[in-house]
Amino acid sequence: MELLKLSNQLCFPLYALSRKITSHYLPILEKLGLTYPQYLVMLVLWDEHKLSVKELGERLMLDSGTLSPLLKKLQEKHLLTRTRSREDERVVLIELTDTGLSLKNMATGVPNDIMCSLQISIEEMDQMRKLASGMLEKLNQLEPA
Amino acid sequence: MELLKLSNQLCFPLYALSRKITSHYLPILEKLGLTYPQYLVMLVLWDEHKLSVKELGERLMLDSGTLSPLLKKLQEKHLLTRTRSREDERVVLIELTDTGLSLKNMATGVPNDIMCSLQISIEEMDQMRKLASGMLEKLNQLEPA
DNA sequence: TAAAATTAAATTGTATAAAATTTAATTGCA
DNA sequence: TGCAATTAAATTTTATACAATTTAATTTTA
Repeated sequence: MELLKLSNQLCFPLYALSRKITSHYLPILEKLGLTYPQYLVMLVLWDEHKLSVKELGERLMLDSGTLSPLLKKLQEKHLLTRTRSREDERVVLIELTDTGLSLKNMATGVPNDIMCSLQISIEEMDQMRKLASGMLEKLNQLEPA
Repeated sequence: MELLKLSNQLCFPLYALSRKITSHYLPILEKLGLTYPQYLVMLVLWDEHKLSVKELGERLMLDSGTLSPLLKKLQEKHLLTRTRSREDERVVLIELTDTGLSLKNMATGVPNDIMCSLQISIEEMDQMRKLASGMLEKLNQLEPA
């Protein structure tokens, strides 16, 4: 097999698929006034309400170089607050505002909207999610932070 | 199931995995002086040698907004040339240089290096590639360019 | 055939990503 | 205790992505 061909790479379909799926989120998230990475941050906050930038970065596998400006934008939208921790002044705590919490109600339809937009079955989605999650977990164990 | 949880999203593991895999390419491609998207462009050119920006964009699912600056950089590295087509002056033809062609020899080890770096089996890779490729193809048919 | 519509690239503007550096705070330990 | 090492965020720099607009060339069509 010709290994140096785009069609034989694993990386490419994964990279293209990820971008493609993100593009399907765009019109759906527009109603919420969120970009896709901003939506991911809100998903974490709807689940946990309050955590540090570092913890948020661990959940999303993003560093402060990406998160800092992103969180600043969400703060400007009044969806979250950023406060220095009293116990450790190095830590910045991110906390959901009431506005941020109430946005969750508007977001309940997003997962279903995406499934429709992608025309994908629950089974297909689950298979892919398990495969991707498993591979991701393995790679994270390979080189612990 | 709580649908608005990061762990239950398909999108997130795919997005994180794609970034993770790209990060594994970084040290490997460094030897070639290429970034990951630049490597993808070279993969296409090693296979086809000469094609228009539009055709390249179709192969990689990237638009001119992304490709134009990227191709400029590869031209500066003397890996390819950019020429206006005689038949249609709107078209810019991208062609591999000798330097660009000879870089292929240095890249022969990349696929194997990646497999080692990812600690992934051929079977696992094939399963994932087929699943991702299939889903990607279906999504592309959904809304034809 | 001349204006309108379309097309291909490039450009502009906005938003990530992520490596590397910087700053400030905390911890470990000699 | 005091200083070196570490840690958490932010900042800086470089490189994508991609929507929207612009420019120039080609096609379509009234």
